[in-house]
Amino acid sequence: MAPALQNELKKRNPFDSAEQEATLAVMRTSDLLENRIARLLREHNLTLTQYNVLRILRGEGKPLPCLEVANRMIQVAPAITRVVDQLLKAKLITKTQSAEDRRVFEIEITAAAKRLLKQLDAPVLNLHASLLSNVSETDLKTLVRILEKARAGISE
Amino acid sequence: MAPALQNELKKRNPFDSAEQEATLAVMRTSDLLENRIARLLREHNLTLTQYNVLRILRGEGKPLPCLEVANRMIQVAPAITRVVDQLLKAKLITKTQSAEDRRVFEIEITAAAKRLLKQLDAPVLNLHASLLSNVSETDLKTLVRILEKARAGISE
DNA sequence: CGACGATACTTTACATGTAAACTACAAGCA
DNA sequence: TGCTTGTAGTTTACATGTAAAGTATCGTCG
Repeated sequence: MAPALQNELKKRNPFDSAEQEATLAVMRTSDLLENRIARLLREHNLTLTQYNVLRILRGEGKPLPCLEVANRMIQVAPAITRVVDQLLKAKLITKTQSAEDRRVFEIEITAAAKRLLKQLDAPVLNLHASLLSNVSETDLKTLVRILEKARAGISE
Repeated sequence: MAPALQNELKKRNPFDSAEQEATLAVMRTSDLLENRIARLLREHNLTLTQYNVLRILRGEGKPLPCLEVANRMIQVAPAITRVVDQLLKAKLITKTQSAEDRRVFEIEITAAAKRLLKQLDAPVLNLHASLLSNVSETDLKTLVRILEKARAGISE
């Protein structure tokens, strides 16, 4: 790159670089999508995070350790502890201490939560479809491909 | 779409639809980007939100009403009130009640904040470039174009 | 068998986003 | 002039993300 050159530029474009523009576009679009999905879930008293935890548990079909859930959500442990507490309070999951390793607490989705998810499946799917109805199938594939490439370059 | 059909599907693909896959890809990538940028800013005791407010104020070059800043950040008012409080405490902005309309409070960036931003310009630009260094110029343009189309379809 | 390092969480402190209710001030209108 | 409506912000309550420190276990090495 040319930081030296850029420092000399007094007048800037709306975006300092194509990369910056793309980054902002991704973040902005993500925000909009999250807001819309969260709004749907809120009608059922669920937050996006809570919904994601339940989806993971349903997908697995069996109890999972807290941190395993955290890992799949790319989240840090403290966040999970609280979400688990709330889902417990709402009786959407159960939490039991593992007998083999007493450090581990396994959580499992309840029947009530499964019914709730099932009720949400179609609306969520439809919402996803409607949010991106402007984008062609080809563009969706391209989008996913480019974002994959981008993430590959964002190493931890 | 075919919600009826989808309800019958017992076994699902990793993704229920191309739209869902794309949505998750956008959100996931956004998260990664935000984390990396936030990490850089944290070294200078700034959060991404605070940085964005300062960038807006610098870009404008003159005092702006609180809500005007909020609008540009697509944020709700309460969030701005708190950020403004913190930036004030850090002496990075000033806040003065407007004489014409006493409901309005205008905020302006301080010289100290301008120095801080200037110091951050090159590192931020370089980080943006490095985060997306995996993506070609062509793909960046394509990405921006598709995301624009997507946002256009996500009407409020 | 007992100390030590690692692992699974939990707790606390802080910044932020959202919704809803509230205050202060402005503007238009009867 | 006085009332009603709208606007700019603030406050409060709640859920979440992050960092840092603390607790309970496990496993292992001496």
